[in-house]
Amino acid sequence: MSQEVRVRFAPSPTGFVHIGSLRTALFNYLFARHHGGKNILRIEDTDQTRKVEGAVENLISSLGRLGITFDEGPETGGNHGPYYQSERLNIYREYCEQLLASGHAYYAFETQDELDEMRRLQQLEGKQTMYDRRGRDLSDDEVNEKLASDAPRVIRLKVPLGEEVRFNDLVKGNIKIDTDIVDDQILLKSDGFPTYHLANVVDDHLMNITHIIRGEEWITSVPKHILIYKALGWDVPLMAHVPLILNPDKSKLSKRQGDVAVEDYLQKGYLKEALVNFIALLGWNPGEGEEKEFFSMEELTKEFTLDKVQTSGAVFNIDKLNWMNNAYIKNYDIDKLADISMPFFKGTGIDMNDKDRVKKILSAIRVYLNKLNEIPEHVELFAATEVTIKEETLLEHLTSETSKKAFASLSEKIEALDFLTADNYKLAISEVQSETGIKGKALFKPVRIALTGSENGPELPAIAEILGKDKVIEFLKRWH
RNA sequence: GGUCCCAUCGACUAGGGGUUAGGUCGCCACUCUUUCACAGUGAAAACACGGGUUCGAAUCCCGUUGGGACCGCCA
Repeated sequence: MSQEVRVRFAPSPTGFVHIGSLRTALFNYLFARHHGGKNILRIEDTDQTRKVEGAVENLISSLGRLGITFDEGPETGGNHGPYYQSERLNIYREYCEQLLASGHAYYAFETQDELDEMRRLQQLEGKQTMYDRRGRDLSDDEVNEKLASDAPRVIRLKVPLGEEVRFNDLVKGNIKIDTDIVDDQILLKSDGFPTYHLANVVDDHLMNITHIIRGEEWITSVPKHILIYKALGWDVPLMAHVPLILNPDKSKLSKRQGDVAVEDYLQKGYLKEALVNFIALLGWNPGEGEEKEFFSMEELTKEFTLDKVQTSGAVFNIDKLNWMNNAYIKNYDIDKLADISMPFFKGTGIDMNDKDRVKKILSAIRVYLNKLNEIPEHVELFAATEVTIKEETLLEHLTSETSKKAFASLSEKIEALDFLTADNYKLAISEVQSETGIKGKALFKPVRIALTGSENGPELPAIAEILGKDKVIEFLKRWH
C-alpha cells in the first residue's frame, strides 16, 4: 500500500460520547495506528439546532482519557483544516455550484409543510416516504423566478434513475442498491448549511481520507454518497461499516436500557483499560483460535484488522464488562489504583491523605469491586468508630461464655503489642487458641463479628491491621 | 410498508466441506480457604428452518423464518 492510510472519526457535537461512538472512534484509531497512518477528528456541526456548548472539548477529553488520540483535528490542527464543518461553508457551496452547473443537482422550493403533507400521503398509500422529485419538473423560468424572490430554497441531488449502485464494503462484502429508491437528498439546506451527505463526501475527499470506518446505520446512505463522488469526478474511499452495539433486546443501544455515555462508565469507576478492552471485543476478535481476552491498547493496535470485524451486531453485556473490570482492578498496580480510587473515598470517613492506609484497604477489598464506585460500601467497616451488629442472630456469638473468654484473652495479647500487624495478629490468635482451647468457628466467627459487625468480609488479619491496635481492643472490650 | 444488512450455547465469540463444534461471561455443582469473595475443577447450554450442491454441509448456493438498521432542510 503506497498511499498513507488516513481515517477520520466524525461526530456531531451533541453532548456526551455514546458507547457506539466510542467503538467507532476506537476502531478508527486502531486501524490508523496499525497501518502507521493518520487518525483525524472532524466535527460535523452542520446542524445549528443541535449544537451543544462544550461538547467538542468533552469529546476530545473523554476519548483522550481512554487513550484515543488524533493526529489532526480542532485542537491539534493539521494541513487539511478547518476541522469544523461550520467553518467550511464556502467550500461546500462551491462544490454545490459545480453540481448544479453539471446538472447533478437542482433547486427545490417546497416548504416544510408541503413535504410533511407529501410524506403523510405516501404513508397512507403504504409507499416508501421519499421526496417525489417534483422539483425536477420546474422550468428554468420558474426556477429563476423563485430564486429572484425571497422564497426559501434548497439544493437537491439529482439521482440518476434506473441505475444500480454497487460497492464493496470491507466488512459486509458486496452491496447493491437500485437508484430508484435513492432519495433526491438535500445537499444544501435553506440556511445555507450543507447536509451531512454533501459535507462528508466533500471533506473526506479534500482531507484525503482513504478508509471510511463507521457504524452500520450509514450503510443505506452510501449510494447517495457514491453518486456525489461520481458526479464530482472523485474516487470513492474504501468503506467499512461496522455492526451496531445492541441493547439486551437486540435493538440499537439506547439510553432507555442503561447507560450509553462513556462518561457515565468512567464516573462509575470502570477503568479505562477495561472499557477499551471490552469495547474492542464487541464486534472484533483476533480470530484464528486465539483465546486470549485481555488486550492492552498496544496489543490491540498490533492485532487489529478489519477482516476480523464481525458482520452481525453485538449485545452490550454489562455482566461481562463487570467481570473484566474486576479483573483489571484486581491486577492493577496498587499505587495507581489508589490514585484513581481517591474520588470514591470521598465521604467514607477514610483519610485520603494516608495513602498507605488507603492502599491497604484497597488491597483487602479490590477483589470485591466490579467498579470503583462500590468502594464506599466495602470500606464502611474500616471507618467505623463503633461496630453495629446488623442482625439479631449474630448477637449470640458475642455473648456466649467462650466468646467472652476469647475476647478477653485476645485483648490481653494485643494490649502487649507495640502495634498491630496482620502477622502478629495471627500469632496472637493462635496463642489464644492454645491457651483457651477455643478454636475453629467458635473462635473466628465471634471475633469477626465483634470487629466488623458482619459474618463475612475480607481476611481478619488484614482487617485487624487496618483497624489498628486501639480500635481492635476497643471493639473487643465491649463484649467482655 | 419499501430497501439494505444479519443469523453457532442466554450473552461475546472460535471454527468456514470430514471436529466428541472450542473458549470467555453468566448460571449450577464440587474443591480450596475456619467467613464471603477470589482461585481451581466439573456440569448444563448452540450451528433458526427447508431445499439444493457434494461421497460428506454448521461451513457453499437458493428460499423461508426471525432479528436489526435506514427511509428528516439530524448526523
